[in-house]
Amino acid sequence: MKTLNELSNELKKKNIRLTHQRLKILEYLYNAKTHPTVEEIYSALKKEVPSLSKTTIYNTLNYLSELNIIKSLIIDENEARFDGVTDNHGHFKCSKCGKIYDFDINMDALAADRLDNFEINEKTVYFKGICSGCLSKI
Amino acid sequence: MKTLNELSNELKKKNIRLTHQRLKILEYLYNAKTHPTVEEIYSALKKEVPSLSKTTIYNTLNYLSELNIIKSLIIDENEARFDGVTDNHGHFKCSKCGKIYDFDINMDALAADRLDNFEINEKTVYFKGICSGCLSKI
DNA sequence: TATTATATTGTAATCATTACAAAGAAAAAA
DNA sequence: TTTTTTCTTTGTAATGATTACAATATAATA
Repeated sequence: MKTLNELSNELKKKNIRLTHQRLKILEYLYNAKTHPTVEEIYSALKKEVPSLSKTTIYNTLNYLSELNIIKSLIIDENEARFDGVTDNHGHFKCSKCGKIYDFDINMDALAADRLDNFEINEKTVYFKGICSGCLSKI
Repeated sequence: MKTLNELSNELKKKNIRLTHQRLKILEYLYNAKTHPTVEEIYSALKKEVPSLSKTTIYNTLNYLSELNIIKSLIIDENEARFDGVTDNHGHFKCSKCGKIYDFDINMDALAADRLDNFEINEKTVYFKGICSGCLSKI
């Protein structure tokens, strides 16, 4: 759980303009562990920040994503998802309940001969299947 | 290079109705190694099959994808890409030239403790960076 | 506080994808 | 082969996520 104060300091350090919207969006992203979509963030914050516009959410997420403060995921078509954790880790999406789980993985061990002389800047790993929760309900 | 004849037999074996469009789309997908988008397939085949509609391409690709005859990729936002090779392999996308390279990778070695008791049906690995061709041009 | 630079907002535009219904083609039956 | 049935193709319109843009509002700075 990060407080608004901690988030403020983080942004200040990086010379990112502090706005109410940015802090709220970041707060939500860090504390929700759901890898939310823009839609989810919008619905969740509308009550607290009634003026909030989706464009702002897109702007903010894209901006922070470029600065590597958050990470955008592409797990399924149609919807971008966002993650407050930028360390490399894998994602698992349950096809039944739709939930996304994080898991640790050693990306350095992922190497490919054919990519010698390539500059690799980003490694992504995701799995799909059925989570233990859904399996136990069958 | 697969011929139309070979493709016909493949579809017949699986009881998939043979149509001119399906064969042409599959032929293109198998022989182009570019992981094309729907747009690319459409532009490439329009001359040969003037009646071809994008809806047909979507229908065909989604259908064959469900049957595991081809594979759909999500490497970047916005556009679905398709791959005639369904064996597990990784994809590398060059941020400079946009080209997508295949590479072999041992997916079985990818395991995560936290996913014990999960049923994993699909593993995806993709990298981003700059390919050797683009690097040598700098 | 006044000024300047940047962010937010709402609306309209864009672009990939899907829904749908009519027309056409392939497979099966006669 | 011809007829019938079933499935596919097509074009158009609808959908839904995302972006462009210009006016307004807010944060940082002097």
